[in-house]
Amino acid sequence: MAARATRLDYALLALIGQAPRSGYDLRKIFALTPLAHFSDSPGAVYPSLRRLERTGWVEPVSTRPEGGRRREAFRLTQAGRRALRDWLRQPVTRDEVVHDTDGLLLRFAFMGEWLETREIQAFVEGFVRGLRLHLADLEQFFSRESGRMSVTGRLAFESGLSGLRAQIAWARRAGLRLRAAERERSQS
Amino acid sequence: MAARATRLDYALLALIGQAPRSGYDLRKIFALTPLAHFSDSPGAVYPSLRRLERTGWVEPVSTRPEGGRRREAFRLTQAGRRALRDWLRQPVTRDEVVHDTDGLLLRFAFMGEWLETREIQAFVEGFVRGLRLHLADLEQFFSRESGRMSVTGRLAFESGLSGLRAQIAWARRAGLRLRAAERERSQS
DNA sequence: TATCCCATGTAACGAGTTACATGATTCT
DNA sequence: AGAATCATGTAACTCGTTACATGGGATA
Repeated sequence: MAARATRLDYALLALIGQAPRSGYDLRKIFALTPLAHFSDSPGAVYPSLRRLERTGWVEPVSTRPEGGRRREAFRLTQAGRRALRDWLRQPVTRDEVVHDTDGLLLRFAFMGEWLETREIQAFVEGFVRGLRLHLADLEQFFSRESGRMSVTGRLAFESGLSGLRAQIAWARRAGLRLRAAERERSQS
Repeated sequence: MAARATRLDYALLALIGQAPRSGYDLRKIFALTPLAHFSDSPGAVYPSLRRLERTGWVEPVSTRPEGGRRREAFRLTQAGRRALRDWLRQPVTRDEVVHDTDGLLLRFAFMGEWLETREIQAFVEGFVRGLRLHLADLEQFFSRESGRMSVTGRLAFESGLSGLRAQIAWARRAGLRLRAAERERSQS
């Protein structure tokens, strides 16, 4: 699996890493949380859980509360913790910055509980670097091609540009915030 | 098809609407344009073209240049033009704003050549309205739940918020720009 | 003539969607 | 007791991915 786990697989792995959860718990998170644009459909969640279990990254924690409802919760195994950490530690690639910022943000969201601040900062720096490169590419393309675009085409492209700039601004703020948090912690 | 055409189907339809294009043309657009995060894989493009042809939205324009390379270009049919316009005219739904802003931007990018400025402005207004509602929801969720999030979880959420705010700011600017363009046109 | 690139295709596979199925438990 | 809902699961289907196949025109 290690090489071919889905985004959903990793999302579930990370959520189970926060606390033991059942398929239903996970579905509720996706259904009630405005965050993550994952599907809460059972046809997606349960097969994904099965994959994780088959790979040995999660295992059922048999809480069979006397008289309670059926509930098949899972928790991380040793291998699961390692896989999760490995995933979170993956360096930021150019391709991800261009095609999968959501995936990067997903990883970032879960880093706090598993990585050291130093590693998280490195991630943010890599992210900023990638975003800047991508922005430069887009700006160059835009100045070269905008003349050939329709009004709305041009505007749509500008939407992408301003989104990217906002993302960069956010990432810089995030880096500062992490640094501040670290200083605070080391002084206490 | 009308009800179950893919995003890719519509993207190809819209691109063919700009000018007759072959599968290879379309693949090159996806491969060389930093825009649209569509795949240039033949396994995606050619089947999609086939679907469009079967539905009767596009038809081959047999340019068989004497001695030139093989090239199977397509152009829109009457039904294809209608389908494209219908798609572009779809009102902005809540669900799209939440789960598929990219799809909305895709539609917007192609509106210029097919809809009247008035319709485009209506779209933008609906978009802004949807974005504002969504932002309000997210902010409420955030103020309620941010205490329970990790540092990076909180930051990741804030990334979403600032992205949304940037999107709103862009949409407002776009609305103004369209209005200005219209005024200019009516005076000339 | 040999090789490279243009251009279209196909076959196997996997993941996610939709819709349905199945029990058990809580609520009225 | 009957209805609603909790909770897990499965089957059919479609799209997109990856990798391979083909065949002709350009280029050396």
